[in-house]
Amino acid sequence: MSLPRKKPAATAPSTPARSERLDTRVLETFVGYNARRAWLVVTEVFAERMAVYGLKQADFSVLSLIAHNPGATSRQLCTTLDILPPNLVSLIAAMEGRGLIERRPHPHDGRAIGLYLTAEGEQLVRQAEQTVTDLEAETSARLTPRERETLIRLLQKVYQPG
Amino acid sequence: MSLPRKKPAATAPSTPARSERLDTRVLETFVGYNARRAWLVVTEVFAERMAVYGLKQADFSVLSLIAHNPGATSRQLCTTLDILPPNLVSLIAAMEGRGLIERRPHPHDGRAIGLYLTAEGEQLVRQAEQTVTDLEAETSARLTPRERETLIRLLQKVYQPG
DNA sequence: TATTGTTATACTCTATAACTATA
DNA sequence: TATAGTTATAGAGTATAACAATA
Repeated sequence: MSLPRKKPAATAPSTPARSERLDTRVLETFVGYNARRAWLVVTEVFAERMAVYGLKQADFSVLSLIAHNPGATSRQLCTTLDILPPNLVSLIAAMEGRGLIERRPHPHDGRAIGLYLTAEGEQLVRQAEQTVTDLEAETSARLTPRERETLIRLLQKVYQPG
Repeated sequence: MSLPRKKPAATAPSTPARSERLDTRVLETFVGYNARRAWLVVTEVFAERMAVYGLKQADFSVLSLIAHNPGATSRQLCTTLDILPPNLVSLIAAMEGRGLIERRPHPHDGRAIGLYLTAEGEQLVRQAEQTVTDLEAETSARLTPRERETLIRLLQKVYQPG
């Protein structure tokens, strides 16, 4: 049960701001501001939970994409995730060094290298995806399942073409 | 008019990924992934349009907050925007150097410094806020006004406490 | 000539430790 | 002792230019 909270006045204060919290009503009218704030909250929990796997956001996205797209190339990962090629090199090398992915020459293109998960990589991705699913449920606990679906659909409308 | 697009199969491909676009359906079930993708799109347009004012995202947020909270302190800005104090120093110095803000000693706390917009700062913020309002309308053009309101409300439910 | 992957490097953003002056 | 602001610095993330191998 929550007490009825008085709505703030519709005009900005003309006296020096003395309270702790500032008036953010204008910023809150922008999708960009709100998307970033929401992302910051989710990303913080994400970083905490994924630390046990030794995975950062980019690591998880890359491994998950390879899991569901075996044989994907670095170029495809870069295009899909908006990562610049030079910045993916060390990430891939680290994942390979940990024995999570394998690099096999592409059957039809001698320049390209197909990426595949190892058995260990498969297992780690499965655990990590479950962990992300769990933390997503927590961070969107204040949303109904229907609201969460709507939120995702509307976000996709913003960034997806056509 | 758009042609009916066939929905992709519900199973992941077991053959090497040969197509350009990868299967992102799993990542797209996460709020975090979608929020970041949407933010990336909005932020790119933001950077382009605000370049004419010489303002980056943090600059705009700070100036807008000061505009609507005259006398706000650095500490309040840091708390509100999740900026670390050391990272705000040069930003404030730059805005002051451009003659956009003034720093006046706080009336009741000798440690604190109240921040105020100059006349020039006021005018710039007014223009910048209008520009952001315009680009927000463009970047969320595929959303109805009602959908845009819903999107913002749901995002706030994710990051706002209580 | 264009593309894949790579190296080297620079720039921006964010984070930590320690200091000063006021409270 | 705690807080506001500052300095210096380190780390992470992101960017550009240029190269070798292949198409």
